Amino acid sequence: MAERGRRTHLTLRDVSEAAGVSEMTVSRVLRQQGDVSDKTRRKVEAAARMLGYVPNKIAGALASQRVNLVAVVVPSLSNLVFPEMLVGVQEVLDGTGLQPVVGSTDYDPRKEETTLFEMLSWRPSGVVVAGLEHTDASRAMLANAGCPVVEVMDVDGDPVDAAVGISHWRAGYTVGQEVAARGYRRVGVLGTKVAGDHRARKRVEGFERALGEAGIAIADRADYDGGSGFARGREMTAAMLDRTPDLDVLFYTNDLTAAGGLLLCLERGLDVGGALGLVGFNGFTLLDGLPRKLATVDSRRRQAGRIAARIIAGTHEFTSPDRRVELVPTFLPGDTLRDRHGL
Amino acid sequence: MAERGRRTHLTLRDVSEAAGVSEMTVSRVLRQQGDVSDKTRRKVEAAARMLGYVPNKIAGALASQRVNLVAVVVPSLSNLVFPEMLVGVQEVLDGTGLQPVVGSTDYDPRKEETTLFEMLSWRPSGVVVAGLEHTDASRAMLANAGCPVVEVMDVDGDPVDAAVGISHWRAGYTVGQEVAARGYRRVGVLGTKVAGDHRARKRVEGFERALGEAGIAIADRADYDGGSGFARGREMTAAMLDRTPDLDVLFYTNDLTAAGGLLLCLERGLDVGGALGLVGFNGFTLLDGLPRKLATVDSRRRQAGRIAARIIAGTHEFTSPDRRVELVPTFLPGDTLRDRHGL
DNA sequence: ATGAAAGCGCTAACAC
DNA sequence: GTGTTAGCGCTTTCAT
Repeated sequence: MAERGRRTHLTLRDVSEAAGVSEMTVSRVLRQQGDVSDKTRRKVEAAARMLGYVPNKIAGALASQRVNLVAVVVPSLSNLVFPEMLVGVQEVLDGTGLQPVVGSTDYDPRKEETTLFEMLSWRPSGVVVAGLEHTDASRAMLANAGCPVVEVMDVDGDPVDAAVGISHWRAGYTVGQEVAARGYRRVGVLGTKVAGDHRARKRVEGFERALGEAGIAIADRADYDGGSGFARGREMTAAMLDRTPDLDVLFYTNDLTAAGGLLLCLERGLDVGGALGLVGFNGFTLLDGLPRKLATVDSRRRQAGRIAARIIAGTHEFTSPDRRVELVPTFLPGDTLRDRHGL
Repeated sequence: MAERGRRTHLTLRDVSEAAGVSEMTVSRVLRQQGDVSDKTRRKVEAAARMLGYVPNKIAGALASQRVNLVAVVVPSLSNLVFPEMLVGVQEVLDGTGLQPVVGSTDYDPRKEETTLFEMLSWRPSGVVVAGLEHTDASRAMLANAGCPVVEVMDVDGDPVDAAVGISHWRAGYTVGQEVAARGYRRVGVLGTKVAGDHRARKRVEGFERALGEAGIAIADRADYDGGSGFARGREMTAAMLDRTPDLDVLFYTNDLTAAGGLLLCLERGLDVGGALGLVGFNGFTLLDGLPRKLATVDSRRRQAGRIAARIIAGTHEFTSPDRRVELVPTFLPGDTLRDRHGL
């Protein structure tokens, strides 16, 4: 076991004394900036390595007014979509010297406010925050953050600075159109109760609208709270089918519950992909390999993370003037929906 | 869109002038520390809120030599187990004023070294790092970190400071014993190629040992690289069963591939849980609701995250003197293994 | 190519 | 209960 806190950290001064040059020269060598003779450079590098010197970024950041941290604020880490977005952020940031700092808010706007305040007090080089719905105080903080702010995974709303992601409303609308075009008429929706999950809400709204335009109303609806998994999808599907047996299509706001529903329906011997249609949402590749390929929509969260990171790194070229990047949420028909009429 | 970087950040001085008191008094109010009269406090709070002042933690940290950051270094964010561990960390840290900073290493020891160096230069209040295998340089840095260092999700090895997690070797050993005790004799192993995944390697080693003690050798083995999902489990299982048709049990180092295998075997009409046994690893609750309850081992990653966070927050009481917390990896027999003989 | 001095924005320590 | 002073460990700027 290490003797923690045994001695104080080394400073530039220690390296400077060991190498016999000024602190300033050491600083230049370590940041590889400014002209230093090869001989001096080697001396300093040797001394730093030998002592095991680790620079103090706190002091460096204060002096240089530059911080290589990027704040990333998400509602949850348990919901797979957010780690996946994070993967995209990290991928891009990796080459840039920028570091993500992650905070999660449990879908609570007040907690988001606290988290943002906390993170902004580190004067990060950028902020990535999920969604466009924030308290007024949060919006004010973001507007004055003094760095790029990217709201990700949604573009339905009014961004503080930049926004990257799909339109969940339009994605839901597309699903609704597909469902209607395939001749389904008795529609069940399985969604979430979580008040802060605006994206799931928007998907359902778009979905309902498209159905409405085709003269179809939602026949049954159920909402769960807590985490989503196969078991939850099973329960809810069983309950809904028992309650409203004549449903001919089910729309789940999440692939995991959809997968649970799929398994249940297959066990019950239902004609999934024929008489009964199932659609999920998100496009989790880890589910490739279910007994049926689930119809779903790729929500492009990893790509959203990537672009957000590029915006912050300053390597993204906007094509529109309004700093908004709308990604296209590919509809993946799979084989849990029947064919479109006339196709 | 915000005009970013429009004006410079506010400082304590701005608040101090607006409130008509010294910077020091403002500082005391904002940190709720030291005695300040109610009248002054209110004046300062009003001024700070009105101006939208966000303290500069960089300066605060430098002056106070206290940093509320906790470095968390994991091999990957795509593999579900790490976000789950992170959830545990975040849960506990949330109450403490400490913030996790996450870095991922792609299972690459060199990248881990860089990431650690980067993070330690922020002088964090603690370090959580997955696993016990590091380069010498990494170990040296960790030993001199000057803060608690917790190696998580494994205890098979020699920790730098503290360690929390299950023994993957023993977990694998338990699985081996269970498999042998249930009369299986022709054993297939489906694992990973990833060189840096020491935990998966140790599970298989323990498993082999237990089998060896029962006079059983591994009959077939396959390793995949890249991400694990259902599809991968299907492919590998199909290939293995075709190659070695007389296998009577399959051990997967990951639940997701196991689930894929399970689905394939059921489709092939194999007697899963009877003539053919299947065991996964990790205990992903999101998979509850598969057609069969998968035999698996709960690897307690969330709990590991929680305890790691408590160690760093200083709220964990060690029961042993060696700062090692070994969690018990519950074996969950599910119903994809037949009963133990004599039970 | 190298060094000296000043100061980043805050807090510790001490006065009053 | 409030103010003053010094300085955290670096980098900026300017000198040489």
